[in-house]
Amino acid sequence: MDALTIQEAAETTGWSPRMLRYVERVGLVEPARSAGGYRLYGPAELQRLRTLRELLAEHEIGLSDLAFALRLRNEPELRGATDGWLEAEAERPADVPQSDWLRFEQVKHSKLLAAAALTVTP
Amino acid sequence: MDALTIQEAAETTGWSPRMLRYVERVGLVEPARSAGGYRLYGPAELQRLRTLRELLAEHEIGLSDLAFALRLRNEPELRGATDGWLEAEAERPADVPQSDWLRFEQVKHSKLLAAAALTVTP
DNA sequence: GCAACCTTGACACGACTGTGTCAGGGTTCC
DNA sequence: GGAACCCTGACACAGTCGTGTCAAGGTTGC
Repeated sequence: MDALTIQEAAETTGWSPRMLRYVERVGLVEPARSAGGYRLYGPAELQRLRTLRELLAEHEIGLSDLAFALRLRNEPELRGATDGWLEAEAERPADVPQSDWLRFEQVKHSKLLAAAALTVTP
Repeated sequence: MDALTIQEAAETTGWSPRMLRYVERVGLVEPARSAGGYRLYGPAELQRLRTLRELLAEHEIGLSDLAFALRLRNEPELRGATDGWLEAEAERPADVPQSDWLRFEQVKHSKLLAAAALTVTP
């Protein structure tokens, strides 16, 4: 077995077991489970946890920020809306509320994401 | 004068004056100032404030989430790092840690942003 | 020149983030 | 079959987010 239990994973990644459960809860690193329900961390998860630590430390961000970035990536509608709002900086008076190139970007992203199994449009 | 004071702006946008100051503080809508220091909200800011309300209400997000999206847009380095981390989902074992198409996306975004006056690379 | 507005700064407060610890109960594996 | 681990759920606690309110003082505009 090259899958570690939560405590072992904690030791080799620098997170606490408590935090590994929390990181899982916010949807950033979700390990497999044993038949009995134990978390099993494989090499991929361990790497992911290490780089996650670096990412949070180097830039001044939190887990919830990453969680939001993840939502942006999984919800094209949200992605388009926020991108659109941020894009529409001051210079756009009232004339062209939400026009072509904006929707263009939006559609582009939707297509990129569509290629990866979605769960939108109820 | 077609610029409103904070109270007037509050009335026509649905925010409270307190919140308008807060929204400014997190960097999302920054009105001009009068000689004496009063905030002056023009049509562009008013529109922006209204669409901001809709954006927050429709999707389940907060001002801090938008503030983070704004950081992503202003800091290409941060953008690349988070995108990279999120992109590298499980299926990538250890072989190709952070490879071409990823950096491709990253560079593409950097270029898009470079066209809009940056303050990076110290 | 003064009423009506604005400014910043502070205290307050519930909700959530990030983190620890502890309790009661199930799993692993030698 | 028992020691050593794991699970979930809860309480706790400092820090931040989103909001309100109030105080002391400056600006606007008739």
